This record gives sequence, structure tokens and C-alpha cells, in this order.
Amino acid sequence: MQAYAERRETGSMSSEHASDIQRKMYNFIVSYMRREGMPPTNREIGREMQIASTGHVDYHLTMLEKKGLISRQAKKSRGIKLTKPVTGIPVQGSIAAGQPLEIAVDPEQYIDVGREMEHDNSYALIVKGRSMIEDHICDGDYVVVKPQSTCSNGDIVVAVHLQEGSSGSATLKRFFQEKDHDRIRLQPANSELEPIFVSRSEWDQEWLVQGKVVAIFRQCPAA
Amino acid sequence: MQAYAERRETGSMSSEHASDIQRKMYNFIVSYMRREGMPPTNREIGREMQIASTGHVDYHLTMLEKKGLISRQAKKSRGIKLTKPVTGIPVQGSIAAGQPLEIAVDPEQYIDVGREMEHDNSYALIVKGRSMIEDHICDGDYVVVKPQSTCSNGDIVVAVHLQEGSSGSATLKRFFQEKDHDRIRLQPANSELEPIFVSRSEWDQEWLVQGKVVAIFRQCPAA
DNA sequence: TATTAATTTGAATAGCCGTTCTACTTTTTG
DNA sequence: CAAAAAGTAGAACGGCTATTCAAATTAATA
Repeated sequence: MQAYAERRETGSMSSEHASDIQRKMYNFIVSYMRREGMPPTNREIGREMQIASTGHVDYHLTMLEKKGLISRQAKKSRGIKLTKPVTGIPVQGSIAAGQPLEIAVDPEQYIDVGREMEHDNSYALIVKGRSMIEDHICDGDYVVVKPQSTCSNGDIVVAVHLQEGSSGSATLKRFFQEKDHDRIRLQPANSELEPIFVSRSEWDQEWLVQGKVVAIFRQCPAA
Repeated sequence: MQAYAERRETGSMSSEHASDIQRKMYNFIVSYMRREGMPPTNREIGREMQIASTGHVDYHLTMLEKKGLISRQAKKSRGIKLTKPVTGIPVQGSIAAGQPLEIAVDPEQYIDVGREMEHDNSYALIVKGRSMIEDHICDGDYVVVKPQSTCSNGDIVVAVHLQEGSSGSATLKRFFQEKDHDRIRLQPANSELEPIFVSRSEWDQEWLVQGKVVAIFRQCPAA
């Protein structure tokens, strides 16, 4: 479960090697580039990291370069390039109706669905199976999930059933609050599948909404 | 028809106002940023544009800024920002089965579906109607089209019927070459609609494949 | 054509930038 | 513990950068 809460900043440096300060420096460069559209100067890095000496900054940049995380163009102002592209959101795993959500703890794969989707720690999941087929979400599609704990009626959400002992199971469903029955209905978009009904109290105790689907992306085979 | 052939470089500056040199300068900034991941310096711009004076470059940048195409951060090296983002592919219009393709000659809208899709002059079309619904392409979906004149059996293509007098009509269909009948079948993914059959000779004379759908993108309502 | 506006040059300036070097401290390692 | 490695500070350098100014040229306009 904590895999959800501890989601790291999109595109931030993974554990690998490299000391803490270098990781922070790398992450600052990434976020600066996202924000400003250009790499920071060595002095801007130093100011942010509270490093007094520009030579000190240069030292760590040399380290980052040696480790292959960045490359530099000598003498050019802001001459930092990221080895890995800064665009894209992590593909966190796959989701299949009823199955436990497979989480790739350190996702290798990134999918680039545009800057707008990069806000709010959004991430992608690969849909397995046909549980949402009548909403035209197919096996193999990527769903872009924006993490949030609340949702409205009719939203397609990633709902997680917390079960003691295990890490819980996740499912992709439409969310409906049935006030007259005082229960939640999790509705698949496949007439062969039954909705899940959860009482209000059980919902509050055992379930949580992990996020909401904001976009669908499909790559055509042999494209 | 020539609207297809004359597709301009993705993200380049449109006619609007602004003199020729300013258009060229803007386009250089865009391509430099794509290539280098950072904006160019004023001197780099001057070198490329064969402008001798840095003050002269500054003059045109001021003009571009006044026209709202760029913004600048005073005194910062490479302090140029593009008002419009450099990522994304143009949304060229909408396509509805049987209807003439609506082409936005100067597309205002850009959709960001990631860098990978930015190659090959790819562009997006908004799907109107349900002619491909059984392939799970819905009304309002964006299809990413990669321009090419050839395609394989089963590909989803933008096929254009050239008609004298008019600018032709375009349609989104699956392409099948029926060897035994010596004809082409353009198959909608909707059982309520009939396929289009075109004889080999008519195909060669009156039709052309404009491009092939390589991806589908859907933004969820109220996302 | 005369006048104004839009370009273009060249030079100058003050500040920013990457880089290097020496010296010092802290951490890691054998 | 001793030696090596990693991290930090400060200063200094030459080059680069954005910006400004005055003056010259060209294009647009009335």
C-alpha cells in the first residue's frame, strides 16, 4: 500500500548510486528545467542547494556527469543536458479487474503523453483484460491516473481494497454513490461482469480511491 | 489537397504579423530548443541569422516579445521563453466518416502526445461520429496520423477521395486489399455502416492514402 | 519627393558564467 | 589508527551575455 503514498516526484533520480546531495542536485536540475524551460546555471544550483562555492557545484556536476546522469557542453552557459529525457510519466504497472495491482516499484518505462499530464504526480497503468471494454478502454491501453482520494459519480477510478495480511487489490471501475441504498457501486463496463457493491461503512474502512483516470492512450500495433 | 503536401514544420511560426527575419528568428529559436534543450543566446541567434550586431538581435527579440510570441527574463543568459509550448503536434482538424475533412489551415490547437509522436510531421485529427466505434475509437477522440502514402492490410488510414471541382473528401477506415476481387475495401468499424469498395484502377486514379493512425488519445471529460 | 518609421551597425559596459586552483575539513576504508 | 577518498570554501580568470547608446542605412508612407 505504501507504494501509493510514497510515490516519488516524476522523473526524479532513482536510488542507483550517487550521494544524497547529488541526488538532490539532479532533482533540482530536473524540476528547474520543467519549470523554466532551460537548465540552471551553476550559481543558481549553488544558491538553491546552499552551496557557497561555484567550484563545489562544478565538482558535483562533474560527478553526475561521470555517473552518466547528465552531460555538459564545455564553456556554454547553462550547458547541462539530461541523459534521460525530462518528459513523460512513469508507467507504474498494470491493472486487471479484480487482480492485485502490479506495481513496478522502480518503473523503467516512461510514456510521454504530454506536459499537461505531468502535473499532480500523474502516472500511467497498462490495462489488462476487457473489464472496461464498453467504455472503449481496451486490453493494452494506457490509462493516465491522477492521484486523488475523492471522486464524483461516474468517474473512472482506481479503487483499492485494503485487506489485512496482503497488500490489497486494485481495480479499475466506474464509481457510483447509491444514496438510496447507502452504498457504493463499482461498475465495470462489461455486461458480462457484475458490479461490486460496498456498504458505506465497509467502504470507509476497507477501501480507498487511489486516483482517477484522466486520459486514455493507445498505441496502434505495428505503428 | 495541397494542404496535405505543404504541411509545415511542427511548431513553426505562422504567418500572423512579424517580418520575415523575425519569423526566421522565431523558428530558429524553436528548433534550437528542440535540438539543444535550452534556448539560444543572442549571439548564437546572430551567428545563425548572419546578423553582425548583438544589439540588432536584441531589437528583433524585443519585437517578438512585443508581439507576444516570446517572453524574456531580464539579464538572464538564454532568458528566452516561448509563449506557446514547443511540444505537441498540431490538431489539423476533424474527420467524420464520409464528410470532407475539415482542415484547419492554421491550427491554433496543439495536443501534446509526447515527443515520439512529433517525428515525421505527424498530426492529430479529432474524430467525429461513431464510424470506428467497434475499434474503440470514439467521438471526440484524437487520432495521431503519421503521413505516408503506403499502408498494409488492416491499417487504419486516412483515405482521401479526389474529386474534380472540390477539394475531395476524407474518411477514416481500415484498409484491405482484396486480391481475389482486385479491389480495395475501406472498412468502417461499425456494423451499421457499409464498407466502401473501390476498383484497383479507380483507386490508383482517384484515391490516395494520406496517412496512417499510429495512436489514439482520449481526454476524459471533467478531468 | 520628403518625412517618418523600421532596420542595421559598431562599440562599450557591467555583470554573469564555467572553470581552475589551493587549501581545509569530513567521511570512508584498509 | 592512518591513509585515502570525498566533500567544501574562497578567490581569481578569461570569456560570454544581455543590454544600451549613438549613428547610419534602408524601407514605407504620405
